[in-house]
Amino acid sequence: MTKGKGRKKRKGSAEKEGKKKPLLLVESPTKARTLAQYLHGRFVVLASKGHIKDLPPKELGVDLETFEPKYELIRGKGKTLAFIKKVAKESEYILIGSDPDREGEAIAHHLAEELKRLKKPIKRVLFYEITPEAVREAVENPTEIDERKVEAQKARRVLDRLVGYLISPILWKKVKGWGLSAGRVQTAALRLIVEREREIRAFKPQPFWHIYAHMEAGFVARTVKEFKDEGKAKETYERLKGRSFTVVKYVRKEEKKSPPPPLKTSTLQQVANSVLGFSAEKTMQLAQKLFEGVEIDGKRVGLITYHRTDSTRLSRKGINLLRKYVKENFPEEYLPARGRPYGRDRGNVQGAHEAIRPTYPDITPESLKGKIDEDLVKLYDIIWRRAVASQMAPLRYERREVILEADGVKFKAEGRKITFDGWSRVWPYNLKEGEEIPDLKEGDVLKAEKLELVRDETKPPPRYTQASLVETLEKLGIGRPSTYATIISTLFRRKYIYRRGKALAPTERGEQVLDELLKDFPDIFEYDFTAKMEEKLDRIEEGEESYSHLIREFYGNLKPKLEKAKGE
DNA sequence: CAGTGAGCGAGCTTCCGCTTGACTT
Repeated sequence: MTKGKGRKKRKGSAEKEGKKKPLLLVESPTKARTLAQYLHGRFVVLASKGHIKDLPPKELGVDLETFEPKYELIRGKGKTLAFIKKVAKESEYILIGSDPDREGEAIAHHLAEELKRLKKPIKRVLFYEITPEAVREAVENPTEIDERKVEAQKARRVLDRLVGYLISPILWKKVKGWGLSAGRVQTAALRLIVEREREIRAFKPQPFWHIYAHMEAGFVARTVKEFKDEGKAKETYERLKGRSFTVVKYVRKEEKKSPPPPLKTSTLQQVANSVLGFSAEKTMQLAQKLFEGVEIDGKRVGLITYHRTDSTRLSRKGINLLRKYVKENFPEEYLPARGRPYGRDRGNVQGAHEAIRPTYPDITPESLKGKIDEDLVKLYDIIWRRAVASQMAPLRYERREVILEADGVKFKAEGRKITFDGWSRVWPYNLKEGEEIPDLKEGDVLKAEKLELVRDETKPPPRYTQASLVETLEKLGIGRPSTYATIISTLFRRKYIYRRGKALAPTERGEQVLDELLKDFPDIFEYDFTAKMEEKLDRIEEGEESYSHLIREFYGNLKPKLEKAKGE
């Protein structure tokens, strides 16, 4: 499907004029289409469709003496590359605009490697934002490929390969079962699930008691302190029957709450999982379709920005479109004085991708109903709502808190009353209002209609859901937006975990595998291993550390552990 | 002599991260 319609004709005419168009390479075909449009045909824009080279799948592919990796053309990428080469031959020069991050730099390097024999000038361009101005500017200011970033990617790749391909075979010997696997990411994820399950198993619920006072004034207050002892609780309960309650503290306060930021990959998967019940995998499949575009009234429209992103940043263009929508569709007070860019607080922008938002907020979820698949509408709906809400006025509420005292025992009630719905008009999820508390003042004396003694008990931590697992992995810096969904699928495929209602629990096999791995390789599957690795990769990018030193050190530590494990 | 079946040995699994599309459910 990469055969460009009409390209032959255009190429022919370019040759006749004696002018050759330069070639611009990017990762995604959809991005290529957009860029071609922004550049008004000055460039031929083609997509590599991700990495083109990788380690061979059927062997280690790393020389354990020199640690040089064997990067090979990925099977199935031949056609894509052949087409790129063919067009490159006809080009004046080549610009490589893969994503401005570590993996993108490696893609650029690999493309350059494959194209260098054509003897065309090859330059690197960095798109930090996909807008006509930013793109034109970037194209006018090409740079060189950053070989330090390429080295850092190589270190990441080789380290993952060594962990995966040297440790997995040990499981094949020690644990019965076919196709068992270990990895820096999957094993850390498995560890979270197993350790949580063991916490739950070891948990002993502790009972405690509260007294609830149902007030005649129409609200319910609860003892501030909990009773650990049933006798004491009952005694207090009996003693307080019929007593009057004095208001000792009464607080009324106007508070504001800003909207939640627009979605990124991790939060999209979380919200889709908890609100819509979609798996991470399903969510990404649907998002891919929304990104590539759907047929609406005979026209193909890309409905959302890129869906694999770790940023909640909104571009100027995005903010303007969203604000325009709010302005035209809501009363004046719903539009804040200025736009909120989000995600810019982290200093220099490290990736190009912005938050996931509708490309055209005017296309409402409502207007899509019946025209595209129902699940697509549902997913678009949450993306659209979160983005629109992110540019709306704060929610305002009045918080009321009352503390009562009866015979030396304190009771408390708390309530929020929304006075202006603001952004929650569009994003109405997870709003708690609580008790409705009447107007009171300190010193007021109230009566209780009835007292209630309620037994409760401490609860074990909850099992991870797909949503909370992704949230935790992201917090720990383990895995990337493009892999969150696959991590979970892998654990299922290996039968390390199973679905227990909406939650995830380890199988016996999963626990056994984890125990073996932690016994032999405790440090590699620590939760902060990835964070430490990232620091070292950063040092490579800064030129303060070398690829071979890092890998040599890592393997030097791994090798004796492998031998010990094999010997058992 | 042809057909059957027990017994043996060899070969097989795997990582993470970037992307789509070809494939099956």
